[in-house]
Amino acid sequence: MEANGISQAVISRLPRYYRYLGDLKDEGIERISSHDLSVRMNVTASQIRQDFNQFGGFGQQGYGYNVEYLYDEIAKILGLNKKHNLVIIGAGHLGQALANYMNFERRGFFTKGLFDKDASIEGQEVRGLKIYSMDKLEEFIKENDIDIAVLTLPKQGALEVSKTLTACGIKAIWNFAHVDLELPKDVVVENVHLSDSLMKLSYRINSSQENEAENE
Amino acid sequence: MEANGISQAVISRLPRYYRYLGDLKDEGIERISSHDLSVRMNVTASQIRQDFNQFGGFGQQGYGYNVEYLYDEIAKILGLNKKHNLVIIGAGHLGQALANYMNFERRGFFTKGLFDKDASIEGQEVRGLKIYSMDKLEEFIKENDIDIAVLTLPKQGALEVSKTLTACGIKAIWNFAHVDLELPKDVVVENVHLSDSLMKLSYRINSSQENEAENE
DNA sequence: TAGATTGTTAATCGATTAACAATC
DNA sequence: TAGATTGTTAATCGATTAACAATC
Repeated sequence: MEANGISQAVISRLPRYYRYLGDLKDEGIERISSHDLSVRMNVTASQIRQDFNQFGGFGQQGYGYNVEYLYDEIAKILGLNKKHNLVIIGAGHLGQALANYMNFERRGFFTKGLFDKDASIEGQEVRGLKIYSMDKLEEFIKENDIDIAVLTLPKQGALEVSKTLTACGIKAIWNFAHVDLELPKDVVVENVHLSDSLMKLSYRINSSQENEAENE
Repeated sequence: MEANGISQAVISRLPRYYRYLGDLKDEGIERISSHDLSVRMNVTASQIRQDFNQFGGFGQQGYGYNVEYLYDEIAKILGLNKKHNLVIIGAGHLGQALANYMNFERRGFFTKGLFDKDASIEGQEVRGLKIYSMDKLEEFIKENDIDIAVLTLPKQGALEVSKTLTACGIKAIWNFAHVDLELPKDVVVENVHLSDSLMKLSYRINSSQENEAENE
């Protein structure tokens, strides 16, 4: 039952490793040592080896890591070898922007439909995807093997729809609404709080200016 | 010169505190103890007190914290009492979605213009904001007191434009491009890597399914 | 074999939690 | 004054870095 050992810190570094390995692959580089990778990525070689060893060790002494093999292994760890079907709930600008983002498909994430409570846009299409009214949501999820719901709608709507979603057994929510959802613990949630991110940027602008001032 | 003591962990919790304090204020609650807040936020009271004390302590023994005062203090720490002017570079769906997001204005972030290399959309408007061609960028930044550039364009474009940006002295970049920018250390960058976030979600779907399987 | 580099253990560092004296 | 709750120090826990034996 234990949330399988791997720490959050390691997991959040995985996509970045994956990106760098993809770049190496594109450059035609076959193998890389933890040291060389550490220089490129600006982290310690020790951390790289520790991280990979959480999953069993993908390297070979005296050789390093085979780029393509490691790339594929990380993909498997991240579950990118499986297909996921998504619905986007909230067909505003952000929802439509995500629907238009083709790159997700390359990684196995397929948007199947958009939903919005605004009846006037029902039936419109975004990149060939229909916008449905909210009352079709439950049926659609069941019939289209949806496993991820993307919430791009305001706070209040997000709270309401999250109940429907858990009721019809969705297992993952990608939450762009500016609110913490309360969900059964077998539902995984990943939050993207854009305004939090902007505030962090603001903090750092502020504090770096203070530092400059101090040094005058 | 030292990057002023406060740890990254504390800073990234600040926006969440700010949000909860805002909610408390809206509910008309005047004061709150670290314990009561810890229950609402699902963190330890100890952490709350430690965090606030990084900035000098805003509470009073036997009383707790005054909600409105604390709210305002956090706003100041985050630099939300200052105005920031932004440009959005890359007027695709995501750029337009951000331009349409009014909530940022409430916090003092004002989008002044969008830029795109696609000449055919030059002159179009998004919520009253003009789309300009890239060659107007430098001049625009200087004339409109821009301090934040938002990068919503592909990798390659982001790398190129980041050079122009540092050349004309921009101090902060909100980077949505899927690439690590190399910048002088006085330029602050906040990355929003949406596909990284989606991969983390995917990882957790994957690992929670494995856990279920183990328990059968 | 010698050199390179991993996997892994041990040491260090930092962040979180617990405890409690200070004080409103 | 007694009770509540902070600010802060000390203890614990976890994550990162260093070191090195194992091994390709």
